[in-house]
Amino acid sequence: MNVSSAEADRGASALDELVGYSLRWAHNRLMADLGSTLEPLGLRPVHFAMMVTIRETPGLIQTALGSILGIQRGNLVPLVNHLLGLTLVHRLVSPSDRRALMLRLTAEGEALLEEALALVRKHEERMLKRLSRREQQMLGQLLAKIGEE
Amino acid sequence: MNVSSAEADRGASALDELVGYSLRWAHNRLMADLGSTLEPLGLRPVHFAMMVTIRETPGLIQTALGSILGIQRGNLVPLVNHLLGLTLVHRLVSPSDRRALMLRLTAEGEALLEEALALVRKHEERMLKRLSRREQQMLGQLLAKIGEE
DNA sequence: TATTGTTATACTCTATAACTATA
DNA sequence: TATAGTTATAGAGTATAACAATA
Repeated sequence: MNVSSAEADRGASALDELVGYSLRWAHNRLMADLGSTLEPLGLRPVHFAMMVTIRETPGLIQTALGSILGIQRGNLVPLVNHLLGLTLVHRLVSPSDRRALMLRLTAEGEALLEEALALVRKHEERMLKRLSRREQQMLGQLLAKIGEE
Repeated sequence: MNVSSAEADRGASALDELVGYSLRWAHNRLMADLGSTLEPLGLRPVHFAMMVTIRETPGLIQTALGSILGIQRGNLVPLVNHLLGLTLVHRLVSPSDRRALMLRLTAEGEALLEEALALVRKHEERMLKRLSRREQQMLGQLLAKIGEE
């Protein structure tokens, strides 16, 4: 999406009264910036989320990874292959279940994830610099309540 | 995305500290609900946004519509065709520029948009019912500040 | 030359279904 | 029979490039 040109032309609209519309634009701006932030590392936002999750969850298998991130089994295959191709992750058969493949970061993966985390923290600071620390916390809390029962 | 199953499996993660991650899930939940809200009318969220914008902007031509909503000219064609196929919009050559096509809602389009607006208002109430009126306002303001210079 | 709308194309994201090998 | 991973496929979203008609 061409965010900048579209935003330049936005005027007052009934759409502006919908929180969903503000949410859409905020999401677009943030994902566009995150995408270009990670691109120099050869990663897309989803790869970053995968690597964080893999590092945090020893013995994680693919199905569990997909479940955590909301990615279906079939769609996970090319994503994992991308990380394998860059030798950022290892894949090994689970000793307790020979159907399952456990994922682990390689040393190279650990190192690149550190770089990525530093870039992502800077990205968040950049995108949220108009919000105080208190407002950032509140934003997270309010977002979590959207669509809750 | 399978939101429900993924959310059920989410535990504490470094990702949770990123506002972008909360934003992503909120966006997914909201868009999924908006999609099923509008589906009975034969519309997707983008069609709804197009119809609102067309109604609000007399003499609107396609390029301007795309610019307002962040949709490229080429991608707009099948979207406009969808609305034309349902006879929800008229398309007529601009008298001032014979290259340009002006869009206008038909009577049928006006009526369906009223229905859609009622459903979307209920959808927003449903998604935001855990937030007070004050919190909803604040959420909109905070979202608008994301990615601002 | 520049712009409007169109067509063609490609890549990503998401979803479903069928297949295999294990359990 | 159920589950883990894979493959195939299809629809939606987004991006670029080329073209005809008009400005």
